Amino acid sequence: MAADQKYDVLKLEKQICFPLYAASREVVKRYRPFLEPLDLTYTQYIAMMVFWEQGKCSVKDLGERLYLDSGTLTPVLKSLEAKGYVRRYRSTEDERVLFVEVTEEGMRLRDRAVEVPAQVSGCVRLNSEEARQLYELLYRLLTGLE
Amino acid sequence: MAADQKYDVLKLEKQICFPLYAASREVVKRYRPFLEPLDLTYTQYIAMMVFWEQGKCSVKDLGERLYLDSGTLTPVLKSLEAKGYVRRYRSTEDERVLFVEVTEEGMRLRDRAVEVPAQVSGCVRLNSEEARQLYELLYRLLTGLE
DNA sequence: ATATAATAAATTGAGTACAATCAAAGAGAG
DNA sequence: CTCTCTTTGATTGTACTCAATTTATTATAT
Repeated sequence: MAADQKYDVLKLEKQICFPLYAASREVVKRYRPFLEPLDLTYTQYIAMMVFWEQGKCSVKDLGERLYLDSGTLTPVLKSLEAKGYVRRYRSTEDERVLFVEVTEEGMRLRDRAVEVPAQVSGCVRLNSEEARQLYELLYRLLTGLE
Repeated sequence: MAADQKYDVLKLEKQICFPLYAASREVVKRYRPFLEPLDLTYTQYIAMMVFWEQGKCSVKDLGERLYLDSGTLTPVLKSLEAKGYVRRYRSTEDERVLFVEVTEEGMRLRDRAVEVPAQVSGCVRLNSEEARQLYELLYRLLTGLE
């Protein structure tokens, strides 16, 4: 291999991870102005998505769903509780398990949050076919890791 | 619209951002065991990529390249300097500009880093056509934002 | 029944991310 | 030249993110 090509694999433009990493942060950043009126960060928002859909969830199950561990989730959930959007309580059957349940106030937030996805997708210039492809590839990548 | 469909847009599986966010973190996580022997974090690694390729770069240009601001880069670059991989110095022409230049020790790291991309792609189960498509879509997303 | 292993959260510490603010330096208009 | 505006990094404060450890609880194997 020519000497000047030996290091080509280390070029930023050769990486698949870099645009993934950059695009992720840039898109999450686009949520901020729309989530701020709801007093939610992006991480809090995706946690609320699970509660809106399921009503309640253990920290462990939430972590598996969001690919996040308790070290990240504990402060996030405490913050959501402080805002009054969720309630945290130990399972009576297994005291190790902490359940998190959406409150009525948290549930009322859903009607305002329902506008967010459309607002954000207004910033993203992918047509529906491209979006579908990207979605497909991302899940294939995510579920096919290691 | 039926009442039970009104909130479908808020389901995690309907989001394009969520798999993007999750896949990004999961893939970055896969770098750790391979970067640890080089004493680099992922953020430090992509910064080094720019220095390996260009030799030196201002903080501003690096930030534009990596989509990161000085609030993130300043501690990253100080850390790289503390490890002896880069040198930081002000431009004499414009004292506001801080240049960061790779050291010889930083340059020696390149020969070990050149193995990393292949090691990580071993964890990713996408064929080359899928990887190409994903790459394409991510850059279209990234450059077509807002 | 008791010692041991496994599980679920919380805690801790290091390292990002990023908005907001600040200070220094340079550019430009009058 | 001088005042203002802009540019560039650094700093600060808030909020993750994650590896590693700890604590409490439950399950399991003698």
